[in-house]
Amino acid sequence: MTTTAVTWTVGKLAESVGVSADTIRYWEREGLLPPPERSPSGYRRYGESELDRARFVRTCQRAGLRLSDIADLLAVRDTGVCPCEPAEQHLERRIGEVTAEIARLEGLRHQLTLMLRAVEEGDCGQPLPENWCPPGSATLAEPSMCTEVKGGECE
Amino acid sequence: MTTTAVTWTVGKLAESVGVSADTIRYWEREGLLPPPERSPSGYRRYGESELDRARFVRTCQRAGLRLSDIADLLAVRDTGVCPCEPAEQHLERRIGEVTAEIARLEGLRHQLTLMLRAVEEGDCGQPLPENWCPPGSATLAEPSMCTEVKGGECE
DNA sequence: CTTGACCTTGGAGCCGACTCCAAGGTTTAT
DNA sequence: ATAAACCTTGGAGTCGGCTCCAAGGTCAAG
Repeated sequence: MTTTAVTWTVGKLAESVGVSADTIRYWEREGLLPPPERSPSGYRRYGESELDRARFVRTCQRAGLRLSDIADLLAVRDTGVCPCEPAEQHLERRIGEVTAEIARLEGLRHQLTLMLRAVEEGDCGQPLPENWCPPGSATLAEPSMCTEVKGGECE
Repeated sequence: MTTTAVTWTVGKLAESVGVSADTIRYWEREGLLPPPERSPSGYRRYGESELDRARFVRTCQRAGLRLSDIADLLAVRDTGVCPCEPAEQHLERRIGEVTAEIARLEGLRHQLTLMLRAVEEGDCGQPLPENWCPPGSATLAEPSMCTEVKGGECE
């Protein structure tokens, strides 16, 4: 009506969205994207609304939502209503997950740093792996270079 | 010689290490644990050194190392030498990964928080998903509650 | 002696999100 | 006119680290 409808092939759509054509087809199979129109020869043809939808998926995905979550949001969105409420829940859950993961990783980094420091100081066996060094190997490496710890030693 | 060798079955070893018996057998299949001695009836029998080794694996794993990394460390450890140097490299790499991941997650959390705030304020469409609301749906929800953004709206 | 909890094996299934394949048909560029 | 670069399909494979299964053998308690 207003302008001639622009269409894209899978490859073009994929490119616009920043994923592979295979991924677009995968999303379709998974029900995130509806079966698109086809050209006479059977090629998928996408318009603005599909582009929009695919970008929505991609955006949500960047936010770390799972495809199943995104499907939820799309289902609401498809009623013509903004999926604000479920989105709010998903976002809150996701923020909780991310916060927990950050905390976990910070703890882990701390441990790793301790381990690394100990290993660098040749004081291995001390921090986490109390069995870092092979057991009863006191005669195989240079004993002088190792602080003696529970049957282990270090270079 | 000194004391009668204590032995464990897979289940007991697994319990001591804090994993399942299936996991122990999996580690064996993957070459992380050598084929153990067997009882006359074919049961796996483990001694102190296997316990030690399995705990080493578990400890490394808690540090976020992949089984293939741990296999590296074990290979060195099996020469009788402390796997300090490769361990150092793995730890450094891992610390880098963890740091990058923390940064990524903090950025993500920031985005998520912005999105959530916008959604809560009914200002959806603003931050990330500019296509958060269904396109051209201005007539389907209550227009009054929505800040008008590019053809979208909110509850 | 029986019950139940262990053990054995090889192999299949799971999670999520792709990714790749073969064997064709189509479109576009030169 | 022809070659390159797309498109189609269903189905299998990938990653890591398990987890579960069936169908049987073994062992400890009561």
